[in-house]
Amino acid sequence: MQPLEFFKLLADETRLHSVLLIAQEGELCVCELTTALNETQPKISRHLAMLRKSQVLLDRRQGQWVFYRINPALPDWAKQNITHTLEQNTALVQPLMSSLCSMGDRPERAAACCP
Amino acid sequence: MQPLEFFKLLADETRLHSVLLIAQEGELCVCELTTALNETQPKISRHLAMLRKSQVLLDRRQGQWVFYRINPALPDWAKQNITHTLEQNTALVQPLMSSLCSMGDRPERAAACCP
DNA sequence: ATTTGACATACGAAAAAACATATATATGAT
DNA sequence: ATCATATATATGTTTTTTCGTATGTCAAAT
Repeated sequence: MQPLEFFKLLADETRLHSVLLIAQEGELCVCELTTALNETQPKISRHLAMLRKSQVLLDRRQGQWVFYRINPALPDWAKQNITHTLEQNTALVQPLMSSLCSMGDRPERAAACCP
Repeated sequence: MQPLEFFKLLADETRLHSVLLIAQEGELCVCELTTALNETQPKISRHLAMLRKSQVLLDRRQGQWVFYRINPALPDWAKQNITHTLEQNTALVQPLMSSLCSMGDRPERAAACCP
């Protein structure tokens, strides 16, 4: 992973927020991201495909859902970029996650974030 | 400084290499960057202007030269991102700096990098 | 087998970013 | 004052990226 490629991937609001949300939650499926970011499904899918093809994210199919997670094999500097940005910008991702909690029909694991 | 704005600024080869070179050298003037990156002066100037307007870089005029440095007031996560990316990608910036050493007419301080 | 819901991809249009070139400013030297 | 050098900006064009919409695929349920 080249730094330029990595920064280009994070230089889009949808991709940046997806990566930060996934880094915070560990794993999220497409419909959760679609709801949290309030975007259309094809738009989310298209951006996730870019992150998957460049190996920033890994995907895992579980039944009808596809869950995305940060690729643990990313170089340290890349993981540190994500971690530091997330830790010091929690105000950015928290309001996005909260919208997930008003989701009606959703994968069961999403319920964990809604106390 | 918003994370999205920061990553957009680093998502261009000229700006990324400029920032990494400046982070490594402490301070560089426009003509040094022009030589190191082998690009036209207006192109370098235009990208430095973006980094200056967004407060990623500070500039200092000394005679006919303008020196750019990383803004020490950047948020920690931004400075850490630059530092970690630089430290773990030295192979990326070293060949760029070496080209500076074959520069004929240049500010005296640039000589320091040419043993 | 058909339907339904979740997700992926394809394609042309629209928006954004980067570029080359010309020109302007500012400093120092003659 | 003129000239040379370093740097900045402006403008029109080209390239890159993003987008909306339509369509395709896959898994589970009926």
